[in-house]
Amino acid sequence: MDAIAAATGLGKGSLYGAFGGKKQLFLRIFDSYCTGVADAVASGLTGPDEQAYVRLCAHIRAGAAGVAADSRHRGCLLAKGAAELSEHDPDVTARSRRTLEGIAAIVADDIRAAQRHGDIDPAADADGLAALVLAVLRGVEALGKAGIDADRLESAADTAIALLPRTGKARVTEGARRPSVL
Amino acid sequence: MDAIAAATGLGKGSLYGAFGGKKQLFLRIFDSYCTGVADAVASGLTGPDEQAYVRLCAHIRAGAAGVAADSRHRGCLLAKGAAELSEHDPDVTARSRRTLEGIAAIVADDIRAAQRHGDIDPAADADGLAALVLAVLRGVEALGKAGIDADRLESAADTAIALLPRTGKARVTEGARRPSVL
DNA sequence: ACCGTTGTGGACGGAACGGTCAATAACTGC
DNA sequence: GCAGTTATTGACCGTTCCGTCCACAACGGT
Repeated sequence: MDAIAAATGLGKGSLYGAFGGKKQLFLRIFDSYCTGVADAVASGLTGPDEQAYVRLCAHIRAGAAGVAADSRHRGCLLAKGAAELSEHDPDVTARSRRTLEGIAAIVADDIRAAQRHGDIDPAADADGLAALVLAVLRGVEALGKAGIDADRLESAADTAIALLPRTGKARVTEGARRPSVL
Repeated sequence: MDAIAAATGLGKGSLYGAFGGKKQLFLRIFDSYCTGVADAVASGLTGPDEQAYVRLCAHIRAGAAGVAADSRHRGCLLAKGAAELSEHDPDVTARSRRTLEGIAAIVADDIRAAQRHGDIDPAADADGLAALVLAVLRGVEALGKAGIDADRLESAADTAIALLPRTGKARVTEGARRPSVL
C-alpha cells in the first residue's frame, strides 16, 4: 500500500478512503486484469470460420512467444494471483476460475468454428481440446517463470499445434476422453 | 521463521545458527523438494520399453488426478516457488529450471523408449513431445490452483494422451516443430 | 460569501517479522 | 571431573507494513 501510494502520488488515507482497504483494492485490480485478459483472448479468437484454425494457432504461438519475451519473469497477474493467493482467498479462486472458464469457452468456440470450416476433425471434443490448449498455455507460462529456455517453450507450443486433430486423413480422435490403452 | 520455530519446537536462534538465514533455509527445503519431485518422476517413468507408453499415460493422468485431489489448492512448492520468487531471486529460477529440465529429460527418455517399442511414432520429436507433456502437467497444476473443476483437468490430461502420436496408421508428426499452416 | 460534504495527506499506533545476542545448557575429548 | 567447544533459547532491536485518524483543502449548492 505504501508503494502504491508513492507510485500514484496519493496519500494512503485517500487510497483507503477510495477503495476501502487492501484486499478490495487488489480485487479491483485483479478483476480489471481478468477482464482485460479475457477481452484480449476474445478479440484474438473471434472472426470468420475460415480463419478459426489460423487464429487458434496464432494464439497458442503468441502465448508462448509472450512468455518467452518476458525475460524478467514478471509473469501474468492472473497466474500469479491464483498461484499465490488462491490457497487462502476464495474470492481470488472464484475470479480466476470464472476467467479461465470464460477463456476456455472462447477457445472452444473457436475450435468449433474450425471444425465447421473443416480444419479440425469434427469428431474431436472441442471442450476437451480447449481444456488442453488452455493447460498448455498456462503450463508454458509456468515453465517460463521457472526460467525454461524460449526454444523449449516454443517447442511445446508448436508440438501442441502439430498434434491438433486435423481433418481428413488425420487420426481419428474418437474416444479422446478415454483411450483404450491403460 | 517464527512459524517454523513454533512448528519445530526450536528456538529462532537455533534455526539461524543451524541454517544461516531465512533464504538459505528456504533453498535447503526447495532443493530437497526439487530432488524429491525429480526422483518421484524418475521412479515413475523408468522401466522396460514395453511399458514406457503405459507409464507415460499413467504419469500424465496421475498428475492431473493429484491436482484434482488437492481440493485445498495447496499446490506444489516447485510451482509456487517459481511463480512467486523466480522474479526476484535468480537462485530459485536456476533451481526450478534445472529441476524441470531434468524432468523433461526423463519424460523424453520414456518417450524414446515408447518409440523404440513401437508405441509412439518414431518420427516424432521426443524432446518436443516431452516439452508439451511437461507444459500440460504444469498447466493442469496452474488451472487446478485457479479452482478449475476436476473434470476439466482430467479432460485436458486425457486429450493430451489421446493426441500423442501413435504408431502405424497414426498421423505423421513430420514437421511438428513448424507446421505448414500459418 | 458561507457551510456542508467530500476528498486528501501524512503522521501515528500497533502488530508482524527478520535477525542478533548474551546467557545457559549440552556435550566433547582428555 | 573438568575445561573448552558447541548448541539452544527467548528476549530484544530495528524495520516494515497495515490501517486509522485528524487536520486541512477542494468543491458545490444556495
